[in-house]
Amino acid sequence: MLTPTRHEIILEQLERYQTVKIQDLVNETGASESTIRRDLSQLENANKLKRVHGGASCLHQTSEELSIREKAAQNLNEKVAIAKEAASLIRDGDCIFLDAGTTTYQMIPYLKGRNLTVVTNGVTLLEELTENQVPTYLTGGFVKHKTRALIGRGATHSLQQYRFDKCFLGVNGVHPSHGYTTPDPEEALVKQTVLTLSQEAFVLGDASKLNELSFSSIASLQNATLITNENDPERLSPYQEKTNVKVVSS
Amino acid sequence: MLTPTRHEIILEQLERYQTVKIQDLVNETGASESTIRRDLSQLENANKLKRVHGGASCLHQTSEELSIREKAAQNLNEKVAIAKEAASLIRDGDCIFLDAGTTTYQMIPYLKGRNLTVVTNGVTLLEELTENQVPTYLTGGFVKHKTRALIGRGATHSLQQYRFDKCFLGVNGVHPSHGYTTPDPEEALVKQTVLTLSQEAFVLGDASKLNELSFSSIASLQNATLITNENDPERLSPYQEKTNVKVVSS
DNA sequence: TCAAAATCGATCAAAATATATCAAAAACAA
DNA sequence: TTGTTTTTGATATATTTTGATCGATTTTGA
Repeated sequence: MLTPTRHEIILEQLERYQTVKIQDLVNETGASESTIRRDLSQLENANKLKRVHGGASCLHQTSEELSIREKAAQNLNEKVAIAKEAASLIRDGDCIFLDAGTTTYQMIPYLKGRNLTVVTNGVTLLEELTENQVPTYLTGGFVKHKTRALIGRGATHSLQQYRFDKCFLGVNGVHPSHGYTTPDPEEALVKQTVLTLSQEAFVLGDASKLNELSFSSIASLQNATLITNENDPERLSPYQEKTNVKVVSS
Repeated sequence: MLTPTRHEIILEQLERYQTVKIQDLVNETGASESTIRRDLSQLENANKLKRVHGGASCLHQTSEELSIREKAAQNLNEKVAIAKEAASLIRDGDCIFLDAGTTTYQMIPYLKGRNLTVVTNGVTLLEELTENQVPTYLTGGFVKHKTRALIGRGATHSLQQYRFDKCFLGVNGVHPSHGYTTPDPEEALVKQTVLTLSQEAFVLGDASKLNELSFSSIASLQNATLITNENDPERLSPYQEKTNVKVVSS
């Protein structure tokens, strides 16, 4: 049996059972213990698994929540400043859409006690929203495991019931010629749908997102007002030429 | 059994019952008492649990979560027994609806690693479902503050996209002549909608729900199979006359 | 309160597993 | 083919994990 085949088997077993014993792999592959050990060492170096006494276990799985928290902590000050500005744009009685994401999440404290209705596709936003007693509707859809965002046909179908005064979207990339982009095509589709349903649209993109490009296109720049903390005039001007830009200081 | 597997089991049990006894873990894992003690020490150092005399208890419990968990702890053994029976009825490849509720919540551990698709209107079920890697769709709708259930037009509208092999519903009252009832008319409407979309329907109702009556009518008895832990023949017979009843021992 | 029962922590030897090394086997190139 | 390199399996020597034991401590129930 070839080495890549063995590696494939090991990773398959891991995928399936989370952990795998060396003895089981010996039986499964017919290779010797030494060989399996070498395989496991290699795969560990390649960061594909973690060796444990007696076998190996897969890397992620647990502490999924943590990674979301970690992500939320990146550029936190910038995100809060942008979120605060975004929240200040909301008028009494507005019905708004809040995108799943860490920047939009930071808007929630500023929504407390205000007269508005929120629709979101972000399950992670929900707890915070209900704690702040904001009347909330959730879109339906498939639960994306990594981000707990609701996507797919169910999400776009649910959205058709609503119309929004304003929507607030997070993105991964903002680019002068390629516009707003995000890695997941399904998420991009949801954002596109929201754009068509909103009177006004705002994209929340901190400076680290500017001039970045991601796989799936959402819309061109002029389809939304950009809220950012970038304040270098040179880096800003390509955007200001094509769309409304609100700059916050952080 | 590998160390990570044992740790996983310990944390699962904790998640489920809030506390766990060393003896139970010895039986569950087949490892010795010493080993379990060492595991608990390690997990305590990793800040994943708190050791107590005779076992361990879980740490985190946000205020909101607490009240939900308290409710979930009521009649826990009965609920687990009913949930286990309910889960055993699911066939490979089934697409099922899981109602929001504490009894249906207990079904989730039994769904792990199985080939099925779940649709639910219970936001509280979501975390557990994704942790158990069950592909999950959420209905849309208004988020009911107290229970985090999705209700209203958004929920019923979302549901129309789906068809279910089986649905598993929780109720507040089961009554020989008034059938299944629940306090919230909006929730009742969701349950009714689900019933019309399911090939087979099951209601999970522990003995405390029998002969109880609540404000909103969902359906008459014969519209669903009742799964209960009531085993007094006299109390059971009115139900057995009118519908299928599965009795579990708890 | 006290004594019995249960549980705990520390220790130790046995079992299982890990690492390093080396020669045989296989794959490869000329 | 022959010589070289890579992979493999075996072996010997560490290391880690494990389960049992025992005295100490805590809980339980009268």
